[in-house]
Amino acid sequence: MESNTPLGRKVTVRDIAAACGVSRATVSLVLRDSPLVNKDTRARVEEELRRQGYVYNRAAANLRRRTSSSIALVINELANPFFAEFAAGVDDVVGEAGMVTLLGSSSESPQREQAVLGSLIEHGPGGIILSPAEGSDARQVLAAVGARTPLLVFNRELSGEQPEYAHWDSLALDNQQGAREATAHLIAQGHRRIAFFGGHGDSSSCRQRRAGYREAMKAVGFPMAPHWEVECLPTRLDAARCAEALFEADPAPTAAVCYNDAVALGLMHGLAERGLAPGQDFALTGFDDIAEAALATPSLTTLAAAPRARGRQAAQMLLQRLRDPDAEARRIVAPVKLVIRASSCPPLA
Amino acid sequence: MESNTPLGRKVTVRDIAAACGVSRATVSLVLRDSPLVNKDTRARVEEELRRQGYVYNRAAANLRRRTSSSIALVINELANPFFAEFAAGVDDVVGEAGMVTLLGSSSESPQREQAVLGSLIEHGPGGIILSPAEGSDARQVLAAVGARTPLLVFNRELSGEQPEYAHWDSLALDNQQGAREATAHLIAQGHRRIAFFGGHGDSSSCRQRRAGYREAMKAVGFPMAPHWEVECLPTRLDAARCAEALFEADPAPTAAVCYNDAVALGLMHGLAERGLAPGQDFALTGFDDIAEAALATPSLTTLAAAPRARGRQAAQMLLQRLRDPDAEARRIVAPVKLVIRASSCPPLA
DNA sequence: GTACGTATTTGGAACGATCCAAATGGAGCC
DNA sequence: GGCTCCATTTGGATCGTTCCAAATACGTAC
Repeated sequence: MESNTPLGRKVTVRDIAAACGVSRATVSLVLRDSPLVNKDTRARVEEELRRQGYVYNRAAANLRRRTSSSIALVINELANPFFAEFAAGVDDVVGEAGMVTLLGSSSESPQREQAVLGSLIEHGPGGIILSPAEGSDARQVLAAVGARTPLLVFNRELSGEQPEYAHWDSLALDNQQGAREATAHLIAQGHRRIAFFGGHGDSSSCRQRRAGYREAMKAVGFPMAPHWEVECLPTRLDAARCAEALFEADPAPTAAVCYNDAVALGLMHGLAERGLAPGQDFALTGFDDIAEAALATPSLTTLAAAPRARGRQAAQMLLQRLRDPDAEARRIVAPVKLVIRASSCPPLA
Repeated sequence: MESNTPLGRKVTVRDIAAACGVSRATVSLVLRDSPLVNKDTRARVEEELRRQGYVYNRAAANLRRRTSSSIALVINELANPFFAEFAAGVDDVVGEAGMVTLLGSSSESPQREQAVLGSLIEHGPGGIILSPAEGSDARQVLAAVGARTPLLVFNRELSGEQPEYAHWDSLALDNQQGAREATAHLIAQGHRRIAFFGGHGDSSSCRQRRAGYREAMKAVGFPMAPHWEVECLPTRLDAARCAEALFEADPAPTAAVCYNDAVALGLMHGLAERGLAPGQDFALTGFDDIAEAALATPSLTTLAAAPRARGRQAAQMLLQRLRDPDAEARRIVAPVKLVIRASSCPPLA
């Protein structure tokens, strides 16, 4: 604890070895808990390590051993609570494995993403977890990451041509299954005229969710009206503004599967302004299970993706890959869980 | 781009040098954009670097140069949007400076914090930004960080005895001024009976905010009733549960300064359950300006701390310290800004 | 006393980049 | 030719750790 060198040079194995009258190799063995070293020697060295306030230089060790003790994590938008939770989950597992997380944020810009990947890769991470920016191109990402570093892609697909030789692991959410379940749930509640509300048509998650909705409707043979599929920005404000579109033509829907929770909450607002009581006169579901969903009035039926658990899972997948670099690439689609609350009421009698 | 060594050894300066018929030193000069090297040589080397898909090994360079290219960031709770924003701000600036962020999360546990600091320090960061876990002890943190690595403490104070020899920079929020302003605003609206609601009494931020509240009340000579200071967990749920406590005795308050936004939103819920309309029958303010504050009904008057800007500022302070290690320690208290919205209505006539 | 086995320790050469002092090769001048 | 001057290049040592093959010490059995 007491620092004999308050501002002197950094303490190295050499200093410890000299002070104990042993060789550097012996100190190194002590540091790595080798059973080879004598009990007394070990005690003497350990005491000296403490006394001089030695800190291990992992970078030097990694250089020599050609190993890595870090994982790079590149997030499209860290400020988004969903991804913050995800990052926390990743860091949990990475930390448990005795490694550290190198963080990078791309702010949804493929250019920034390239720069960040380039910078992180120079630090020699053992692997990379990437939640791609929208529009991030597969070839470019692979060029930046290189063939040497395992890659795990989370949440979105990389766009553009997929080079066949390159294989990476991926972890995605089962958007389609989720939307299908939500739709089926509304159908089970007795609804027949169900809308799909909100989201941006081009994004892969929106396409997948809409596909799930259509699938569920087709499965029971219910017709769908064109004006039941409403696009809007994935924000509360725009969702509230677009609520009207549902009622522009007959027949009006009695329920809606919403793109996500933000949109659902916005729609609630829009409904209230039209004099409809959400959860009573009109049923709806969300997606994500954000903190607010449980607290809204009425509380929101939604699909929980458990971002922290996904983060842990992503990290585990990558660590697994480090252990077994030649295993087949894995593409895991994590199920999402329907959380039934008050907003998905039966239709009015 | 084309990788001649799809799974061969890592490409090093040595390989490039050999392929170009120059020495390692020359390649190294090219890598660092030295003006010493001949134009043609440079072109030849750069071409070869590209051809072989060379990636710079920054760890090796740092070892030799005794420099660092990373900043460690240890957050008490990364999943909290406030700190996620902060982290994003830090990473922005660190990235702009060509460095990378080493991430660690302590989950509000001083033990975890110790472990995380110990692990990160081994990677030789140039400096550390720490948002301490509640109850984190100054001596222990300093022991883990060592005297060699500059430390910047954000948001909270380290508890326990403060060793005089150790100096670190700090960046805090002006909790007291914020709460004082919020209280003064409610007073200006015409309220006389104002409560301070929520938060945990022991935490430094809660103490500071309460002090600001009391100060503002004393400044105008308004009396304060004991049951107007209600403690609760800083969560929505517990806040909703504790709302009653405000009305257990006479006289009941007509407004409340809340510990933070989560608590304020919870209190709104609790009020609604008692049949009181927040923003009409009862005024309240929050602290933090989380995304939801603007969207709640009624929209929430609160104190904006601009966490992303604080993150940028913290990183800048630390980078400044790296440039000038011997400068006086700086303790900056960042002002917070009162954002007036609908929840801080005047009292009923 | 020699040989052998076990337990422990060790010097030197890596890892991949950079620093440094010194070498190289012209061009220009006397 | 010999000289200096300049631009450019270079081998070897070094950063802090680990690997490796070999050395040392000490019983114990023959």
